[in-house]
Amino acid sequence: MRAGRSETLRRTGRVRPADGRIRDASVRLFAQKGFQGTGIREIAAEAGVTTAALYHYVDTKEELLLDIMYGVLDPLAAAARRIVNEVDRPEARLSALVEHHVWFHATNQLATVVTDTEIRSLGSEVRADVIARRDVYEAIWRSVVADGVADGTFRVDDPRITAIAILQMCTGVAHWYRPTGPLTLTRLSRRYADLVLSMVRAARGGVPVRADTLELPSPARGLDAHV
Amino acid sequence: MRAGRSETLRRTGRVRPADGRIRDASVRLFAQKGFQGTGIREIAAEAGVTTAALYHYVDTKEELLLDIMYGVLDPLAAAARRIVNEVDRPEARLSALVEHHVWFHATNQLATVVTDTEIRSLGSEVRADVIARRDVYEAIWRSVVADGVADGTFRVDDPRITAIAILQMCTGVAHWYRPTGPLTLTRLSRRYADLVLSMVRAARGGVPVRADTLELPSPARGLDAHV
DNA sequence: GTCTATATTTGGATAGAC
DNA sequence: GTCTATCCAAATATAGAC
Repeated sequence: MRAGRSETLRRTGRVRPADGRIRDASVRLFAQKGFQGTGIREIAAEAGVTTAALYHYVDTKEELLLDIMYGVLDPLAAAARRIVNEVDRPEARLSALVEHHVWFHATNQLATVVTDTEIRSLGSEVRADVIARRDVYEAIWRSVVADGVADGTFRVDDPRITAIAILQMCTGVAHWYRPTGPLTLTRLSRRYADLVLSMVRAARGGVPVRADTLELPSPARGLDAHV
Repeated sequence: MRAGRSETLRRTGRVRPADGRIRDASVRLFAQKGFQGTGIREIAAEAGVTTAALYHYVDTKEELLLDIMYGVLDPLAAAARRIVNEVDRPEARLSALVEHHVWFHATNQLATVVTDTEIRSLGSEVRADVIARRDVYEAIWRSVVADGVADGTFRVDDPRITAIAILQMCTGVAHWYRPTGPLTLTRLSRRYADLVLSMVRAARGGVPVRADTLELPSPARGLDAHV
């Protein structure tokens, strides 16, 4: 349908490199129709090239999927490490993790949906690597929840299950969020942080901690747009 | 690999009807490899029949997927309606909805994972119908949350977003739960209900409501095994 | 870097015998 | 109800010219 090329022309006034167009087309189509449901011909057509030209930039279809997933998992893990380094208290760490995760999934919906749903389409070798990177990220969340329970800031029965539940709830934003809604992304992220602080029964000196009362560094809130 | 037939023999001592074997094979394979990633030949082989025999029972591959989804969405909606009819107060309704949803997703993991991830593989006509049935179910959750906010039992900023977040968190159980863990299903479901009651800040007379203090009819807890 | 043309395998689905 | 054999469209990927 050549939508890729004409869209590029409309936005930029000139044709962008085929490389980027192919990447954009693949993430759009994988998110919409699934990896296995998307043909290499569709990707080429959407990017405005032939299949032969596509294979000048890419070795296999799976490579496109893998690029998308690394482009999600690596920035997420980097941000989580940065947050743990820069923020001290468990409730502030958890809040910052949630706000960044939600913001990232709302601003990278296509790529995060693909990462969330297409792990089973990977070959077993690369799949193990992707799962390992995802586990690194989840382990940071688990430890933050566990730390909060250990020092009495959070009160939950099972930190491991709670961390998984929180993560799945926040990842879900990628599946339903539409930018046309009444809520700004900053407010949406804050709202999720508030839900999570309630869920873990976060409290200081017997009084519940709300997301709006926390002072977080702006980068920890995930609002630096270097993605 | 003929695992379907030999598995049947080992469990029952005789060969079950091909119809059921085909259904079981399809849900196993769709959950593991995705709908588009599963071939009609694989399903037939796993069920211990030829592709020609398979087409004696089924018209199209999509019909197999649709049967799986209806087998998930219709019982879920029926249970939700039953709960709303039999249970009065918002915190008890929400708790019962959560416990049933979690229990159902843990005891029907393959089918619920397929239902949760393969809607995009449906043709547009049937897809609209599946989405409509899912929306019916979600609307019940939304109204229960909204009722609790309206009568002051729950305190959340945005009932609609909160209901979506809760549902996605509970649906996630199908993706990680393994029956070998230390937790019984009853306790797991109760734990999720507790997380949810915390999340909506459920309280009666100023004191937080916990899942263990609620008296729910056993069917509302979702422990009647007619699935 | 991009094209036309095609090799090769696999996909869903069917015909017709038993 | 189940089989063998097969049709035909679509899949990924490549060859070789420009």
